[in-house]
Amino acid sequence: MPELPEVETIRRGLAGVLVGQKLLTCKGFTGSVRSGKMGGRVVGLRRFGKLLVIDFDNGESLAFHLRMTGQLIYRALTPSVSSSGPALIGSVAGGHPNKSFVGELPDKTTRAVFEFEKGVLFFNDQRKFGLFEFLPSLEVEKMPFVAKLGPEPWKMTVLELKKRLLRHKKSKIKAVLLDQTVMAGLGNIYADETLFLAGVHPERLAGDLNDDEIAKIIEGAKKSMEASLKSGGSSLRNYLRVDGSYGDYLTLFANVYGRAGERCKVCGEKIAKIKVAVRGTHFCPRCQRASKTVGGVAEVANKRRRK
DNA sequence: CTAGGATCCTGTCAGC
DNA sequence: TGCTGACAGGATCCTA
Repeated sequence: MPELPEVETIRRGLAGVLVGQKLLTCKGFTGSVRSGKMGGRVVGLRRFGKLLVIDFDNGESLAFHLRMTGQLIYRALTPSVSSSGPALIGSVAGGHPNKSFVGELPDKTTRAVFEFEKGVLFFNDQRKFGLFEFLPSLEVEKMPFVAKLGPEPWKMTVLELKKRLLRHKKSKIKAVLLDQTVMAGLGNIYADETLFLAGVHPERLAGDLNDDEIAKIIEGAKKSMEASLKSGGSSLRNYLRVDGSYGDYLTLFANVYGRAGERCKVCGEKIAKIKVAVRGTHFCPRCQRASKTVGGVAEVANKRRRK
């Protein structure tokens, strides 16, 4: 499931092949396509939380939200082999990983096809939750999703998050972290990882957290997503890097997500899995106590170091 | 206003 | 082998 690091990885990959190219046609395969103005050249790609936006020089923009199983796959018309340097194969793929990455396109999951001068961009979405929309560039930030979006953890302060958590003080912190209007970018994977790094139990109430815990949550969100960005995104079964290779965040860095029943990397306790906010939620019962008090990776790690 | 569950959809997998 | 049901989750919608 593409979360912020995955979408950012796709953004970077597509920027490398799309900027400067003219959009020629757009064909929708399912649903109606509100066609935009064709003929604009790509000037850049923006990202708002998990929303990806392609901007054209004619004032049009094309916004994508991959939701859970969306993919963006770019294929060069004629895979070029440059005389100097490595060959530009021109296949760029990101999002929900499946056979479509390497198979013939369009296929039955293809929702729209965008033809550029030198290649074709396919928007695939197995489960049809994703969306795309043409709109004037100036209106992107007025889209309800974007307008309501909270700050990303890199711009978040303890005071700001505290204020936002207090608006949901009776909700479980896990549910609140998934709310993009509180803080942007976290999905189910990074919400679990963030809470582990912060040493906060997912069912703690948002209004009960102290400043120290709030600070650790911000740090944990940054740390988990940065690690993922570095390795090109999480790989579970829903994500492939933009060049089609698998990201390896989960296997390398995941402390709790997808590790139910396995040992906690910090204390050796068995990782538990429960349901919070209709979502599978993974945590370490020892590092993330339900009743506050001690806990947190930092403390445990420090104790270990002192030994 | 908030809280929390249901919902959209389809592929996968466990269990029988 | 083939069926059934549970499960996966981002954002939005609905109810209380």
